[in-house]
Amino acid sequence: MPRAGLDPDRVVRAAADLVDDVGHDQLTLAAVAAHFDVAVPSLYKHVGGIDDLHGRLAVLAVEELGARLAAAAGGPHAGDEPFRTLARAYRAYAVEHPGRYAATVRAPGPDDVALRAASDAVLSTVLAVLGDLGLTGDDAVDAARAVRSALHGFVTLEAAGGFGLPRDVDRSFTSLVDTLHRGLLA
Amino acid sequence: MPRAGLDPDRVVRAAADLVDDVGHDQLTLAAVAAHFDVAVPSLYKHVGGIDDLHGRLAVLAVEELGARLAAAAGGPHAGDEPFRTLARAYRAYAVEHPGRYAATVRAPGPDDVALRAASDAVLSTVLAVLGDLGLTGDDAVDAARAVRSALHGFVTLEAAGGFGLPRDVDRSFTSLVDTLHRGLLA
DNA sequence: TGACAAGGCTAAGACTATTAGCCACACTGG
DNA sequence: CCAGTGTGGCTAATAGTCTTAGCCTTGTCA
Repeated sequence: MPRAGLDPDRVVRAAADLVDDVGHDQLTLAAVAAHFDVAVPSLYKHVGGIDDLHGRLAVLAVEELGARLAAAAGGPHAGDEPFRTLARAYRAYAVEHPGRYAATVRAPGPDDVALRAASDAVLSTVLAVLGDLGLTGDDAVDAARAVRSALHGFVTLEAAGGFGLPRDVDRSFTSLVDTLHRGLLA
Repeated sequence: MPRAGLDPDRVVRAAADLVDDVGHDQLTLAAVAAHFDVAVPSLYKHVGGIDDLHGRLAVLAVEELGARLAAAAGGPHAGDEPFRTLARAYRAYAVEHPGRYAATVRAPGPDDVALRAASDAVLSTVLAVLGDLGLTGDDAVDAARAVRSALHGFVTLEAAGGFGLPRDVDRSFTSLVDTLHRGLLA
């Protein structure tokens, strides 16, 4: 009975890779266990169950997304505004990691401090970019919600194949970001 | 062994009421069967299984949503623009029927003619409203995607409890609609 | 009235998650 | 260097999910 060398982090990372492959709703303990060539109940030594695994996955994904957004907002903008750079980074993460991205949509429980902290980091990056656009206070909160709604809606519908018409999706995204940008500045 | 008087429509409507109560991802054949006081396999005489039921539920929900939007776009606007009236109707449906609304996010399969028709009806209502704003052709398609993305993102995040800050959600929604409206007109 | 299709049922199999309890490995302290 | 102990695997068992197969009654229609 050799040890497989599991720990919570390895389990969560395996789950993240799995959901990117097969879809967020297809995450099963059986698939994760198979990946490590281990029996399913063994995973319970490292995570609390499927719900706990989903929760840890959400933290991982929101942290990764936050890091990508912070890098995009802080780094060089390739001749473009921070706002557009941020939006592109958001969509890029969702396209590269559809399963992880889907995991980010999860309300933090009352005592889920890790997820709440990761979400706050994302929010503060967005608010910083909006602040450079001159938005503060309640206006900035409204704007952050608008930006997150629009970006989230777009990438979700894109992932679900909800854009039926032949019109190029990249151009529609650019149009969305421009529309938002104009609306926020006016 | 008395007949329960089931038919596909009654099964789907029961499923719709159920998901509005317990959440879209909690739809089970067991719960639907229990509602009719019937054994689970009996449902297979009326629907093809859980996947088929999800598909039929999507059609029902998109049709209902389309009817609500068409009524809002065509009816009296209470002194407001059709665009805002449409947006409010969209959110109202999602708030009143969270489970049904979640079911609407489903890419129509290649031969899913019913869902495709229902989706087209929604799209044409949106395009009609955008046409009155002077948007046509590719611009209108981009605008329709932007509008659907923003509305879908907002109501999804609202339903998921993703708006942590205390700022009033109704006001944020109004702000989102105004921002979009300004951006589309500019 | 009799035949037949439709619509219920039970039984069974393959999945899923979860808990309980066992046992060997690997590390640590004396 | 060896004993003790805790960690991390395991098997077994339970409960829930969907699904198929096949039976049998009900209700309708010729």
